[in-house]
Amino acid sequence: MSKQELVVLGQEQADGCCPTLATAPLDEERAADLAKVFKALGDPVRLRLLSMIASRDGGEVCVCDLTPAFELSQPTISHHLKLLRQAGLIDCERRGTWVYYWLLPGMLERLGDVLRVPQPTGGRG
Amino acid sequence: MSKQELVVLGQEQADGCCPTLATAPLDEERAADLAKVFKALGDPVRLRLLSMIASRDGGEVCVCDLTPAFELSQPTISHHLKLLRQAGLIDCERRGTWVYYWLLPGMLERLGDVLRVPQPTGGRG
DNA sequence: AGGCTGTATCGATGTTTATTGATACAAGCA
DNA sequence: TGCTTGTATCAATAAACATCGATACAGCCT
Repeated sequence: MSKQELVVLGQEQADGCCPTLATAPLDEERAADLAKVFKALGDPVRLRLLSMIASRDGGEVCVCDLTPAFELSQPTISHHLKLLRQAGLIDCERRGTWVYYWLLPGMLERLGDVLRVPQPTGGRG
Repeated sequence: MSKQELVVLGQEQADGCCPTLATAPLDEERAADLAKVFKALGDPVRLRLLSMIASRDGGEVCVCDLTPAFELSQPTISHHLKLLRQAGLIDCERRGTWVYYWLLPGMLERLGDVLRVPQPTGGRG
């Protein structure tokens, strides 16, 4: 049930450290990989789903608990969960009748690293 | 030239600290605000533009240096820059003939905070 | 003023995406 | 076996988006 995950973002830069947005201009490939993940986060429903999963105490959430939290059809929720999974942000497992989702924290951590701004930036921001 | 920025993300949670994805389920409004910013990052061209701006030494980049780095028309680059600006990620100023963009690091920092995962998560991730 | 260059906006177009109802698949239970 | 429930997939549709050419705007220069 977790085949088609993105591999993405393993690629440390050859020329030193810190694969950060502000370190050096992203090359096309890396930008494309990152964009896929950010795009997955770029929807309010998916953000809420991810947050519900990530903040769950046991670490797992049943789809049956997620779906009724939205005024959306069951296929729509299923679709959004699939996108989050394809982005490598969550994974899932069927256990009997129900399917449980949990967070893969690694991807969020890597995104956090990418976004980190090293210095007061020199600029005026 | 910097009127229509997003205000977004100032909202600390009433119940304590750390407005993180994994702290508690996002409410609809906050999810919608965050989604706008992530959506702005969810495009490879915009990511590369942002990275080119953020990694620039002087802190500023002339549009005339950005546009030729892509095989895209000038209006398209202008459009992407506008989206990044509306997301509160960058700002710009016309200086004579040219327009210069720079990073607003605050938004990236806030996103980084939101993505931070507090613990080994309890779960299986 | 007129012409030139850099950048933004506008309108149109093709593609992607969110959403849904219908349906298929999986697992439990009678 | 057949029925019921939970979840995923499919096909269709409408909305959102990326892209472009044309054009408008802003500031130089002559």
